[in-house]
Amino acid sequence: MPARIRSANSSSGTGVLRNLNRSLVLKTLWQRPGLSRSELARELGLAKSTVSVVVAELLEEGLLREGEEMPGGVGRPSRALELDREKNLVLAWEISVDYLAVRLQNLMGEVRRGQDLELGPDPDPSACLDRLAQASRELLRGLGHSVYLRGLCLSVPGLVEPQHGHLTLAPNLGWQDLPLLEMLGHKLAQHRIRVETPPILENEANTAALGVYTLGEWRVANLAYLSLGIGLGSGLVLDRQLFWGSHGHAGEIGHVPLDPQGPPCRCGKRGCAETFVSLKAWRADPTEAGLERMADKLGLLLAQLLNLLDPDVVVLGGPLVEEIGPRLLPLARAAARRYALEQAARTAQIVLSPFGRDTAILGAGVLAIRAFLEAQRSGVGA
Amino acid sequence: MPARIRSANSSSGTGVLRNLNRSLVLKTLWQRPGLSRSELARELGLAKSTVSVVVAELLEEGLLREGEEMPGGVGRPSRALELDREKNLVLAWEISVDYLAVRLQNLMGEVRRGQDLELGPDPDPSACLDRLAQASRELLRGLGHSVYLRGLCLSVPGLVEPQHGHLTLAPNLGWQDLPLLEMLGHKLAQHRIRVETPPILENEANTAALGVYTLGEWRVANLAYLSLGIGLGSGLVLDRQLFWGSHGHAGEIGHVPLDPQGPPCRCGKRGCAETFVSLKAWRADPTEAGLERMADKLGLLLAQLLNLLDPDVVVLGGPLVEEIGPRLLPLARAAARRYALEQAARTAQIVLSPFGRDTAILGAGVLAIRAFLEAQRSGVGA
DNA sequence: GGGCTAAAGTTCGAGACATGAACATATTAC
DNA sequence: GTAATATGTTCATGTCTCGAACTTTAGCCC
Repeated sequence: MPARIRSANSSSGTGVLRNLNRSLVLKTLWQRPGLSRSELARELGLAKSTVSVVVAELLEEGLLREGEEMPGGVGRPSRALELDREKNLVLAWEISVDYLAVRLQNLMGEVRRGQDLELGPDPDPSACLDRLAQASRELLRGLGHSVYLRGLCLSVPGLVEPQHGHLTLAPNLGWQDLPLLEMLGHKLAQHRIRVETPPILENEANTAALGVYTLGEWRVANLAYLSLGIGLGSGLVLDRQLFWGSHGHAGEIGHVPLDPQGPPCRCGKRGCAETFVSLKAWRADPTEAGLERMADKLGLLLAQLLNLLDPDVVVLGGPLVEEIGPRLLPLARAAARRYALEQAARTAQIVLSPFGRDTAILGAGVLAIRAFLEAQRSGVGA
Repeated sequence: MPARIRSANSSSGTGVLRNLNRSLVLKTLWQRPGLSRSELARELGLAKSTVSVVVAELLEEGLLREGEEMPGGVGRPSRALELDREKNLVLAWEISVDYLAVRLQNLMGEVRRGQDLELGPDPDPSACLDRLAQASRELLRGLGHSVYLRGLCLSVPGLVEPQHGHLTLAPNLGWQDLPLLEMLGHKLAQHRIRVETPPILENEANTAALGVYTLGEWRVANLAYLSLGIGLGSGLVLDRQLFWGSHGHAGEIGHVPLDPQGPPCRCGKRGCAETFVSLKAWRADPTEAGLERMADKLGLLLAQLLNLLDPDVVVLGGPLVEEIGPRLLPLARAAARRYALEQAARTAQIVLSPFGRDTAILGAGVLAIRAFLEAQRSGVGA
């Protein structure tokens, strides 16, 4: 009989219930900071005593912070609880086509410090990671010893293999088939940056989707993010979860055929969405007529998304949106109404990302936070 | 302070752990019948004693059955456990365009008895339900008193509103805006059919997708089912869950625009997928050329699905497939390869439904079973 | 056939944990 | 100042899982 490590996947055992409740409390306070112990108990259907114990544990570990007393009427005032904004930080990294970025975020996703770095053409992967680590080191300087770096996520414009953190293909960087997550791990070690939860590598459209979903104003179940840049990609949040598909390629709409007789695409086919809707297409024809044609094709794409996935919100972002978003949006909305099912077009909102150029990196932070909170489920604490 | 009913949504309280473990055992035995207590314990990471207690409870309630001893080598032989195939049945109903169908299935999805009924044009909803209930009554006759009817699901070719069980629109039946689930409840009461779990109303493509996913040979996470009939619809199983979208309209691909200059569609737009890929299109041009054109357009649609969702399997079913499936399949595969991303086209299988005309109704049974097992989580037992 | 080994399933005491009632605490209302 | 009210804590109780010891039932070997 093989030696059997404590089965990690499944259900019960010592501490499962406690972990479940820890996780519930953390998740609830993440979404709705400022609740009191009593409110948590009511909300979660737990006994007040149980919540008190769990909260005490989490306070002890530095995960929660007790706020001021909140005089709310008759009776003893309650004490607001929230994730400790000071003690717990995550690093978000972004490699974009023409810049690198680092952000230090707290558990609420708020940016505490950040830095952007120029990036020349034909960047070297190892050098990029070095610069990111270097910049992070500086941002972390002088933060005090009671501050924990809870997680890290790197957002890249390319196809990521989710299991091992390989970067399969990043055409706009000229990279392919890199063990990027492994390299990242080595750089962190070299630069003496200790992260509690294993680092994460993720596609830029996916982090952006998760970021907008989490930090945006919409409390919805299904959201699609369209990343309009040199190429065209998308990230999907379905039933409140980031959707990867079976091989991590979900959302690759850049090469959906919109017109089999259309112009040739770098992928070898003709009339891919990317040939109509992208920075490249805009550069080729930056006129009002070009804009209208682009919006029309974008409408076709939106119709596919709306009819197939019935989302609450579709968010447009990326460099092209930075450039012409406000002009593009009304045309795209009209085109979507023209092509999509009436119900879908009526119920779904189409909006621009409220976070501009920072959308993807904010989402990377969110992903790191989620991974950390997830890991807390079965953790023995800090 | 308002009177507070035992919070149903959330976590813990008396018996939560036990319910979790009950649910785990049931789910595991559903997917892999014949496991022993020991194997379950190993599989789930539970103590043998715990599994024994839970299993004893479930045996008591008639949910599980203990099989013969399985001599497997040295040591005391184990006893196979499985969901009790005899004592627990569900009803699956289907209203199709030209027939009604009833199936009595056990918890493994196997059909024990069934009946098909002819259906004339312009069917009356109430009469349909009456005939279904009547037929069910006969199928149930003489089943013994220790047999429980655990659930019921009705599959319909139309748009369903998930919350209240309204049938919003079923163009091919000429029905719209019917409180079909409520009517169904009344009919059951009239015909003295007692079902333990609340009946379910679901779109035909969705039940079919779930059925193929569950009863098919593929053990996958993501599957799309295309229903090719008078119209064109699809059902999506994403991350092992049936996907509805935000308003229950996910998968409505019949009116995705494939060619803005195409023929007019009954929906008022031009060049909808349905105008190219459907029984109607085939009837209009049942030639080799027509077949090739249809396959080409189907390829466009498949490319959208494959690129956007990265599924493991796409299953084709419905009346059109019954008629020309084997001729259509190779052409559709070729077209998909022509239009989809290479990776997606290579990794995803495109197949015909192995269950033919019964795909949707088998899936309805599966949905009823899942609902019942789900309800067992917090149930106090039969 | 008898003893040994191996595996399945059961029994039982110990420990973890959620619960609810009683209690302490802090505020408003009068 | 006293009553009312709500928050948060303490503690005895009961549920449930766990692991170790034990029973049962088989194969293996002499």
